[in-house]
Amino acid sequence: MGITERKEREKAEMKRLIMDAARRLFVEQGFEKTSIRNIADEIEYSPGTIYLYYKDKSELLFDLHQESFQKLIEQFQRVLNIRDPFERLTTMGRYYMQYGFENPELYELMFLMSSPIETIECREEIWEDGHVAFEMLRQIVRECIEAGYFKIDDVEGTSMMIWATVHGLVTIHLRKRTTMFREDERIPRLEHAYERFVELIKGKI
Amino acid sequence: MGITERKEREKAEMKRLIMDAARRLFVEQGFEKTSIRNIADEIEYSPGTIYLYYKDKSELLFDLHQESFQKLIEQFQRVLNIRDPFERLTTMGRYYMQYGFENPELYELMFLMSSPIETIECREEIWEDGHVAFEMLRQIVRECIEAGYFKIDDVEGTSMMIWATVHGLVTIHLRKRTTMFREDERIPRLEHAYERFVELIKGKI
DNA sequence: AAATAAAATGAACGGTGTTCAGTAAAACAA
DNA sequence: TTGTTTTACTGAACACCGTTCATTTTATTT
Repeated sequence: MGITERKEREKAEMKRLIMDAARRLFVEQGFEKTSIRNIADEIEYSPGTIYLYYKDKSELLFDLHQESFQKLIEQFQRVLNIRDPFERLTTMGRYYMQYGFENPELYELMFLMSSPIETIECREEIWEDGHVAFEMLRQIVRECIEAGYFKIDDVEGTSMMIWATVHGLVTIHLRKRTTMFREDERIPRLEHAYERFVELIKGKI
Repeated sequence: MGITERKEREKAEMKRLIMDAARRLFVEQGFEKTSIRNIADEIEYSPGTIYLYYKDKSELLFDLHQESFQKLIEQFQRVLNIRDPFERLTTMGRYYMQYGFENPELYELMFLMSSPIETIECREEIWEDGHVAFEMLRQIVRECIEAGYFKIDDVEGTSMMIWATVHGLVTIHLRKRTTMFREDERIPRLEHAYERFVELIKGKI
């Protein structure tokens, strides 16, 4: 049945076409300002067509959501060859922040948007990649404890706290709550705060 | 000129009427789902009337923004009678998180929404209250350093890091990125992570 | 009481996400 | 090849949104 195969392939290609256009527009001009009609224009199809491939706008966002987590996980994997677990942990944090600063719209989608979540509450599998990423953090924290870097055996609480800190720093920047600093000093200040955090947990947790 | 006075009073009352309705609806059903028409219905006026008192939806949000910061600052003031600066600092953090958990929509407006910011970039005074709140944090950190709790003299970096952590914890919850935990365990887990953070900075910074 | 000024209206504009009857193209059956 | 069925696509229409503005209602002044 070569025909059904081709059909499937074409369907996948169309989804990709839509997703690529959506990503381009989202990254360029943000989620709020990108409409289904914009995406339809971009790929030279009618708005209705998009609904033949995606149930609604949320589902479209979710494909991007997943893709974005894959990208973050890729970044995290760059860290796996670092021997020392503490060094590995802190570098991971730096990559996390870098990812957020460099891909604001994707970070928004992954950690800041509420709309995709609401529609999807039933589909728990959506968080699989998110959980994978968090498990990577937990694993490293575990190793730090085993290696004696952290004195208290609390993987869960420590991981959560570390995530909250880097996430907080990224979010403060993405939502432009840094007006107390000069524009060109904002990211450096946040990076500095992170280094303060690293010093803090260094051998003292 | 009793009449102009009354007019002014009436204008202020009308603004208050609109704001109260807006707050009620926002807190009840969120910002996204509250439209100008909803607010107009609630106060039994036509949609156009609202635009006689508020330039646009952003300006309405900003009045609420300011009010919400006042409320947070009030919470912070409850802490001022605590003698020990470290105890004062950590209690402030607890109040901050509590405020976020109990007033999700207001917290959203203060720290998470992007729409009000964009429209207002010119009006720097909007951040005055935000800066006041942050300055309260800085002041306490300063006192902690003076009292010898923190060894490194870096008010800015330390304050930023502390804010980022509590803000991160609140945000993770508000944006429902805690699906790895059972529903009734989510807030306790975040509070636990905060206590881990407190232990971390206790005499070790 | 008439003229003027202020306040409130609600239809209209251009936008949004989404649906669906209708059309065009492709696949299948004869 | 022709006719029929299945599939793909269209674009007008629906109900909403924030916002504007000519018009009407209400209040104040002359």
